Amino acid sequence: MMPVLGSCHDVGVTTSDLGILGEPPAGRRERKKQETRAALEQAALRLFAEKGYEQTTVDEIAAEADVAVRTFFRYFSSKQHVLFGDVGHQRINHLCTALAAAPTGTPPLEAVRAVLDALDLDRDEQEQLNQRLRLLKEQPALVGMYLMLNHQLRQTLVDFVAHRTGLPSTDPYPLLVAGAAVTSWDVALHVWLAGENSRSMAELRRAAFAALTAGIPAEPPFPPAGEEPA
Amino acid sequence: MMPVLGSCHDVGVTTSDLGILGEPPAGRRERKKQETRAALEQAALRLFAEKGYEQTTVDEIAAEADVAVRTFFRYFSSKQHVLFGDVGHQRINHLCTALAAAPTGTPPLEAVRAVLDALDLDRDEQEQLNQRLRLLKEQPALVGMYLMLNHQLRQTLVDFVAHRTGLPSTDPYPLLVAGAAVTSWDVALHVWLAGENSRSMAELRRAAFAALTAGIPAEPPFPPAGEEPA
DNA sequence: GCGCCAACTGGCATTCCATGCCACATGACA
DNA sequence: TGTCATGTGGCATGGAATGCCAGTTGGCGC
Repeated sequence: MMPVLGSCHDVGVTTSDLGILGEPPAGRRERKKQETRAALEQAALRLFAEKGYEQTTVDEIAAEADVAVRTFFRYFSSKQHVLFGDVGHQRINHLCTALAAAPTGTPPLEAVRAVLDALDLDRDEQEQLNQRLRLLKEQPALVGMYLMLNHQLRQTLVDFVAHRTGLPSTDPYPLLVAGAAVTSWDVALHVWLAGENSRSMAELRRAAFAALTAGIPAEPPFPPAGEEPA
Repeated sequence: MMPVLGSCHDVGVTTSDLGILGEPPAGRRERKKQETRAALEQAALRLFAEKGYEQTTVDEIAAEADVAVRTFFRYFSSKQHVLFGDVGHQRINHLCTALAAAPTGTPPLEAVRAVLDALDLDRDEQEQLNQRLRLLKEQPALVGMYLMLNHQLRQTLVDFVAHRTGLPSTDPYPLLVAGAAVTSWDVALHVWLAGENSRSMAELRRAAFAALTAGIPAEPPFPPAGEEPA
C-alpha cells in the first residue's frame, strides 16, 4: 500500500513523471508506456464515474484500456493508486521542492506559510482534483487514500519544521505547525468543494491557516443571518 | 470497510458492547460470544505482535482462537477491524455521549474544549491503546485505520459544532474547530508515544488545543538547549 | 537490414481477504 | 421435551494482488 512514513525519501521518479512540460519525446517505448498509463487512468476514471469505484473491477479497467490485468498492476500498485497515487506523488514532490527552496532566514511558521502559498493549485489542477474528489464523496472506501495523502504531507512538514528548529519530530511544536498547515488545507478543500462560497481555495486556505495559527474565535465570526445563536 | 461518514448515526450496539462494567451475565450464549470475541482479539494481537500484521493471515488467527474463518468475519468485519474497530467504536460512542451531555449555554469552542477534557483516556485505556499503537508504528498498513478513526471523530465534531452554531457542515468555522480538536489529540498522542516527555497525554492535549485555538508562536517556545535558531 | 539485449507484456497459478449460502448444532424458553 | 432463534462450520465464489515464465517489442551497435 505504498510507503507511508519517511517524507521525501526515495521518491523514485520512474522516468514518466512530470506529465507537464515533459522531456523531449524520448523514444517510442517511453511514449507507449505513457500512452498505456494514460489509457489505464482514463479508463479507470471513466468506469469509476460510470458505475462506482467498488463496482468496477480491475479486470474491467484493464479490458477497457485493452491491456492485461497483470499490466495494470505494473503501472499502478493498487486499484486505489490509479485514483490518487500519482496526484499524491506529484503533490509530495511539489511540497518537497518548495520546502527545499524555502529561505533559511525566516522563522519556521513563516516559512511554512510561504510554502503553502506556493503550493496552492491552479485552475487546471483544481479541476482535475475536483473530478477525483467528487468520486471520493460517493465512495467512502476512497477516503482512506485522501487521508493517507494528508498524512504524508503532514509528516513531510513535521520533518521540515523539526529540522529547521532542531527539535525532534516528536516535539509538540513541529507537530502543531504541520497539523495546522494540513488542517488548513483540509478545511479549505471541504469548504471549496461545497461550492457555496465564492472565495478561492487559496483564499480559504490562507484564512484557515491564519485562524489556526493566530487564534480561533470562541464564536463563529459571522453568525448566519436569521439564526440566533441558541 | 465500515461506514465512514455520518457521525453518530446508527451506532448499532450489538449487546456485547461496553466490556467494562458489563451487564449481569445474561445467559450462557452471550457469555460464549464474548469469550469467542475475546479469544479472537487476543489471538490476533498476539500473532500480530509475533510475526507482524501483514504476515498474519485470518486463517491463522481463526485457528489460534479455534474457530472457523467464517466465524472470525462474523465478529470482525475485516482483519483491520480486530485491531481498531472496537476501540474506535467505543471512542466514537464516548464522544457522542459527551457531546450530547454538553450544556447548550456555552460557546461552541468552549463546549468542544470541555468535551475533549471529558474524553481523555485513563491509565488503563492508555496502556491498551499503547499496545495497539506500537503495532501501528511497525506496520504502516495500519495507519489507515488510525486516520479513519480520526476522520470519524472529526466529522462527528464538525456536525456538532455546525448544529450548535446553525452553520452548515461545510462552513469554515465548524471545520476549523473540529480540525483543531482532532489535531490537538493527534499531536498529543504522537508526543506522548515518543515517551520523551513526562507530561501526561491530557496535559499535552490541552496545551496543543490551546495553541491551536489561541495562536501558535512564530518560533518554538522552548528552543532546544545548545542550538541557536539558525 | 540483422541480431542481440533489455524492457515490456500476457497469461497462468497462487494466496489472501471477504461474502453469500446452507446445513448443523446449541442455547433459550414454553 | 419440542420448538425456535441464534451461532457456527464448511463450501463455493469473486476480487485484489503478486510471482513466474514465455513471448513480444523497442533500442542499439554492427
